[in-house]
Amino acid sequence: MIGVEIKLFNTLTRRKETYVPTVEEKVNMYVCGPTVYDYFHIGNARVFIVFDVIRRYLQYRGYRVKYIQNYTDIDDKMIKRASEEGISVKELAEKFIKAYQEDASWLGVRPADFHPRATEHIGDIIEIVKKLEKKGLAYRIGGDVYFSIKDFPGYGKLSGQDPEEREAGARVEVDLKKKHPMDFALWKAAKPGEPCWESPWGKGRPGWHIECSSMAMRYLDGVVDIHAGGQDLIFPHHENEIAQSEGAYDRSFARYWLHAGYLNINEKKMSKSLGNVLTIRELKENYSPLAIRYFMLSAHYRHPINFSYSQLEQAESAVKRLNILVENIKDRLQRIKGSSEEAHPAPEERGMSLRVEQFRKKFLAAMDDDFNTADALSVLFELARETNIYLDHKERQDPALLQDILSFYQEANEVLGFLEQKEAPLTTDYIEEMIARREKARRERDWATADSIRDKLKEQGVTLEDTLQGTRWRFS
RNA sequence: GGCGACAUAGCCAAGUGGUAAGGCAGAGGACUGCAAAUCCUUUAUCCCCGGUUCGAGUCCGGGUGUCGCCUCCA
Repeated sequence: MIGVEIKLFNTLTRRKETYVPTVEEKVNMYVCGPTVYDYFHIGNARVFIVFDVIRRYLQYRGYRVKYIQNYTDIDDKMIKRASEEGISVKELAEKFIKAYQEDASWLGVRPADFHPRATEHIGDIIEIVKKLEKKGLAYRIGGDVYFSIKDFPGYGKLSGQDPEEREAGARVEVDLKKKHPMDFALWKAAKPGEPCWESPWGKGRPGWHIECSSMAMRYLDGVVDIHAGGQDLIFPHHENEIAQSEGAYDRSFARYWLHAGYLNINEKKMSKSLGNVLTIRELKENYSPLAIRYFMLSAHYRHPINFSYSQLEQAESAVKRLNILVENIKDRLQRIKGSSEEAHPAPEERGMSLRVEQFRKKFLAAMDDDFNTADALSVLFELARETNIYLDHKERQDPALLQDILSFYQEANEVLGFLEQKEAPLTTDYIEEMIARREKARRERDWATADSIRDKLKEQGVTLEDTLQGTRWRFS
């Protein structure tokens, strides 16, 4: 046992529960990935970022996480888009899988352990459908196979949808051939020209929900500890996954269901019809991935958040504050190293070391409690203030303490990902040389020269700041 | 019609019984040759009405408002 107690909100029970592993220290996690028919939008990005962070946190807490995220590379949308573009479904998939990888990586979303594709698991899918048919949970209409929800007693348990109640809402045109309006396709007969596979029901392709059932079970050895996705997948997608999987195998499909809230624009959900869909590609030009991550993590993952450019700009400033702090700590440590201060370090700051320990605990407590990233971030800012005071208002600092603070930020970054990896535009020697020249000018009160050196470096991507311990610099 | 979420300062937002974290923006001040960075000060009848309690943003009841799902959707 690793002695960690993480609470998470389970959509299935509608309660916060303590995470209890099935196998010691392991988490099998499946997150519904993109249908690769287009660039992904910022709503998708929220889901990817949020569960990336949850995954990283579980790892940080000592769990061995197996993380699966699929690509849905065959469905109605894929077929439609491919024909619009005049390319094959396969070409379409390749194009947008590549785009996904680029955009996700830009956002700092780490690759899953496996990214299985629906089209590579047709055999598994057919097996499940056969099983369901054998057990009387599925029926054929022509070359289509449907799942019969009335024959599966638990239907609706995830979403709280009562199949009997649903007539009242009747917004769909009912396919009269189906036994129940909520019955859904497991297998669809191919129309001419569509991609298809041989099956016991003739040529066809999988329905929408079945690929996740089959890939989750295959890659996670039948034990899905955490199954996650966006809120709108609760119904029907995840409800149907449960029905298919539990119907076929008579055992619980997934233990904890996690759902990320919506990302809205102007208080409305993004949708094609409102024309307010914004892709990550469109943001790449003007915003940093760090700001986007920060924005996504600044509210609780289950709450709806409202996107705006001004929010993103606020996030940009906030993230910058933390980055500057970390750079400054590093700079100070660098200065102490090899100097006389190293041999005779500043006195230990006992009180402050204790504070760092408390901040660390607070950070963990926030994250343990259903991944409260907003609260966790606030801890980083509280410590930032104290550290700035320590750095700016004392002449000497205890390197051990600075290192402790730095480590804490690096650990937090390992989970949340808010620190920038900067490419050095200039060599250290050159910068130090310029700083020395500026110092000389300053001593001679030649402000014009001093300022022109500083301006020049600024142009070249280096920011200079004068402190008690001399001039520090950082890549800006 | 059924199910659900949310309502906290100018903006964003955390906080599930003990008189309100944090970020951004604004104002004033400190530091600085200037700047940058930073620090300090400053801004909340926690949507409304009842109730429970010694005590409620936090629990209960009733309103009002906003949004979402029930159809493809992250």
